[in-house]
Amino acid sequence: MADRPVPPQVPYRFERTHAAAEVVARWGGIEAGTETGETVAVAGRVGLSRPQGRVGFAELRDWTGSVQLFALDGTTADFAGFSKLRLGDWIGARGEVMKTRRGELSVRVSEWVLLAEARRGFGDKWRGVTNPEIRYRHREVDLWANPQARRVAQLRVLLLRRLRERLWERGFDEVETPMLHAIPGGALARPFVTHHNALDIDLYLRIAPELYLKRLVVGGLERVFEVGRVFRNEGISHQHNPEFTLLELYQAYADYRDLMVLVEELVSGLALDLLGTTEIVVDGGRIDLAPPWRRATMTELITESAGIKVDVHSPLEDLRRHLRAVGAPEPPAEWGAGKLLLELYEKTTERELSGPVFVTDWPVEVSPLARRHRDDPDLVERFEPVIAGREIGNAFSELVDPDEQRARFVDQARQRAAGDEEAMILDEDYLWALEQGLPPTAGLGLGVDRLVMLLAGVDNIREVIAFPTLRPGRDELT
RNA sequence: GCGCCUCUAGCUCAACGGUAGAGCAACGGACUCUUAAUCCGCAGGUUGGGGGUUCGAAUCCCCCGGGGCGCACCA
Repeated sequence: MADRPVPPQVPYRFERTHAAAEVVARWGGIEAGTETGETVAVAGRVGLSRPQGRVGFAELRDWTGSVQLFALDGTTADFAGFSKLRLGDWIGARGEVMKTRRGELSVRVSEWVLLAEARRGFGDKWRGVTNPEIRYRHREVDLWANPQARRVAQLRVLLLRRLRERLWERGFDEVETPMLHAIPGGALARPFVTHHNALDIDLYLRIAPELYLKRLVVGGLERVFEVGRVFRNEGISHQHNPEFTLLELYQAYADYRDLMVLVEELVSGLALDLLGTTEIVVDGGRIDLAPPWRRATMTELITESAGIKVDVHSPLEDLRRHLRAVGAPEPPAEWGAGKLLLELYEKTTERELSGPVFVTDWPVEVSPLARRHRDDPDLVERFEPVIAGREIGNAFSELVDPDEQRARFVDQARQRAAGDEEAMILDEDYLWALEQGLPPTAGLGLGVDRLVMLLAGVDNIREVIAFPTLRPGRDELT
């Protein structure tokens, strides 16, 4: 760290007239060695700087891109100071747009001002920062030093914007529901616990917004969605962060088939918005997201990928035998055909599915909020969209019958008593709401982080979350 | 949670039982169209922390901490 004096006066604002990308877009085509007579003011961080005696060059980088600054002793104010700018310093600069003899579009700086200094280094100017610990703990460094990190962040920003726009276009209203739940519900997961002092009660960070969103549908909001964080107290992996962003939406008068159409249009549309193509590359393989996606039942897919002919009506012992044959650990004795079938699917099939495919018709035992299948009472009308072996969401025709919902909750309570900590807890307020009448409704959850991962072509969820959950570090990295 | 790997200058990496180094950054200087500019000079470290083995430890062993990967759990 240098003993450079703190700038005596950093201005409170800077009047920027053009982003770097705007300068490039407007004047990028001019001839080498020409001047435009147009003055602009740009601002950003100094990238590579090449002071060279009585002339100097520096890359000015902002969120949109970069443009070269060209300084000359005699015409650039405080030329000596300009020559001493360091990698990462923020400056604002005013000058004429021109192109150097070598053909580099530049702003010939007449005046400039230091907006903030970078007292700390920003890593190797060529290789950036690759140490994952620094990249995740100090994302601000990563974002500046590594173009890939910037690209992913920009992709995520754009995805969230276009996602909302596409839902608004379809008549969905964005709403907000509580994050602090007295009863954690809407998903099978273990919650984080917290405490409210004034009420002196434990509260849970939500594991899903589902039950509240459906209560809004009961209240008459026919198409709602929420994009927000949910929290699940489970292990961390390259596919899992304890807090992650979920899109949930509910559409009255629709069933799960309608949502399949919605999902394939939404996801392929977002791919077009962000990438200009529906084709993505995952693990070196190409996957086309253009509709229509294949629809196949869970049992069909198990048979297809593992050669095992079973379904939810198969004898328990058959299902257990197949699980043993694929090397799965012995499941608990109380598991029914539904859980066993799902286990078999996850062990043998899910990972093999390149997709995109809608895996449909799930066992009722593992779907306590979904409506029974119109053709088979042991199944529900549910699907998960799978791309590259990864579930990116979950959707179903919603269970609307309060009596049956109560029975499902009671069944969950039984599983919970048997030791399943992820089983749901009976929620009287939710049942009360159902008794007011939930119209036929279809609901969807989409993992936003996983969607960003697919479209950005990264295989670690930490790459798409600006500040992923880490153990608190010691002070040596500060 | 369990297993394996990893931690050396601000960053990226060498040195793998025998005097801790390089490139970049930083700092001082030269240079009037550069593109990872070039050139000269200078400085930079309890080798993640602690303990042990050894004449001698960045290097071998043990404990602790951070991180990565795999498994398990889930979206």
